[in-house]
Amino acid sequence: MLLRWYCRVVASEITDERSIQTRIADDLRARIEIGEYAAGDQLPTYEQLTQRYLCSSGVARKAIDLLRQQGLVVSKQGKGVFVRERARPKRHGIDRYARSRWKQGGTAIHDAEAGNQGLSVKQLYRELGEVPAPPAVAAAFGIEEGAPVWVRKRTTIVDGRPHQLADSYYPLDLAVGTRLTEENSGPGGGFARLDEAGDPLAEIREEWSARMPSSPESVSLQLPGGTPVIDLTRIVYDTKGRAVEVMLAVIAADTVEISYRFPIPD
Amino acid sequence: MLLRWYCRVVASEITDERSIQTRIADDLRARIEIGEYAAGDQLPTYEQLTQRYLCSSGVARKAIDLLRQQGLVVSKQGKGVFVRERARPKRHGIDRYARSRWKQGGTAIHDAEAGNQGLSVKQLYRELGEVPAPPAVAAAFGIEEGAPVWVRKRTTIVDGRPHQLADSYYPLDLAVGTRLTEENSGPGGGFARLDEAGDPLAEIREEWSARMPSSPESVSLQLPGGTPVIDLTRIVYDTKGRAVEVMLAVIAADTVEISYRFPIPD
DNA sequence: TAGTGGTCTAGACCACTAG
DNA sequence: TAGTGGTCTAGACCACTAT
Repeated sequence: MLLRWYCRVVASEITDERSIQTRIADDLRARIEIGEYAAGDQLPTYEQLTQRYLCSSGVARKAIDLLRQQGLVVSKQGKGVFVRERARPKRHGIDRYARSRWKQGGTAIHDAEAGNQGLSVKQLYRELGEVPAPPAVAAAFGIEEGAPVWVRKRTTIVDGRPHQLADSYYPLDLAVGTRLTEENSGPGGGFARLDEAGDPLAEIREEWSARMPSSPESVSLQLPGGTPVIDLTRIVYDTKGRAVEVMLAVIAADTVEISYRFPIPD
Repeated sequence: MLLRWYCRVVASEITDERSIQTRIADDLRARIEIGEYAAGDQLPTYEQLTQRYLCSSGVARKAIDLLRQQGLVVSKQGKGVFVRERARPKRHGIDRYARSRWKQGGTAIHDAEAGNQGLSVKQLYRELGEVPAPPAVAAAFGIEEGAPVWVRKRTTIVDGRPHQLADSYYPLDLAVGTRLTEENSGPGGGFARLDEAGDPLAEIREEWSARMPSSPESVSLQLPGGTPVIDLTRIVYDTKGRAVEVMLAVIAADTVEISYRFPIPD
């Protein structure tokens, strides 16, 4: 044992100074990248890794942990560790808000977007009712924090996997008495109802950032290890400049690709 | 020892079935969220954690690993584990492309944007020269893969921290003979040079997604554990619809917040 | 039943920080 | 020098999957 320890120290001084677990992870990553292990392939078992790299099982596990954090592999208990199949991301362009989509009725915008890409879409309601306004919502509506607003909290499931947790908030006067208070908001979805209930919709502002999920979010979105989430705040304004909807969404980052096109501003 | 094992099993059956490390991590996360540990505070040492939660040091480490993956804490060897100070994200709105910014000269757009927020900006060049076009670039320019293009690869450092790795590609005929081939591209930056060299710039398309960084990216961007990156592809078109710049950037996600505003399309 | 990954222990030793 | 986090070992036992 002492002998092996010396070997390792010498080797690490000659070759490089990173930890063993990091070097194993990097070696495996390189092999994945050159295609030695293709998407869906099983990686060597921990037993095999300890033999190949002359390390303890703890170190082999640490190495695989690193790859999992990088989103390269997924583990399946009792089966093995596998190179991750890339989920096919759904594109989200600004076209998704085209008036023609929801004016004609049919489906809600998100359904339409995913549906256009040949994917099945389902919405699960987590909450539908009157709640006190969270800070960001109160700020957008210009009301006091905690004042009552209407909320629709739902989980969108695309192709059998949770895709986003979306919470839409509405001013009470626009929501109450419309189908925004029902699970099925009717043809054209929420946008159509807002457009009917008040002034026509005019502008959208979106604000995005990315971060790692909290534990409950990991569970709700069934996120594979090493998958970030995207935080989206979307505010919809009508022609009078009034904010009529604030949506706070947490999106599984491995399921989206976002695109915008716009003229260069003056 | 056996006794403790039984205690634990019984307790876990009564209360919940998650692993000890997860429960420790969740408990600490809750304490951070209610402010028991504020940003910058030191968490209990591993020694203290093993005593408080009656677990081995390995489990305490696993718990902290989880918090690190969630981007909540950072470790400093020899000092302790600390609640992470949130880097103040720099806002990136579409105003950043406003013609008035680069037409007047002064600084390049990214400098201008960060500079407006009172931050110091530096650019380190990693490469500047003629290279074969990568696939995405060739596709945008409508040329063959591997055909020569001009590239400026640089690392932007904002407020002393690497913020993004940005690689801008230009068609040779627009770059050669202009200051795009120099490290200092002159007043107004790359956009101003493109505008002068060819037709006026007209439109921008951006496409982005979020993922975990690879090991080299972690190092280059000095990413704290649990920090995702944003992959951004930006293509600039001139009034004739020709793609005149393709930028491929990898951005540290904890340093940006991206915003868009646009009228609802028809 | 054998093989896999997941959790956990109880240590040893290293590298870094601070008084 | 004492205290901290980082790496690594050599196991034990659990939960799940296949045969």
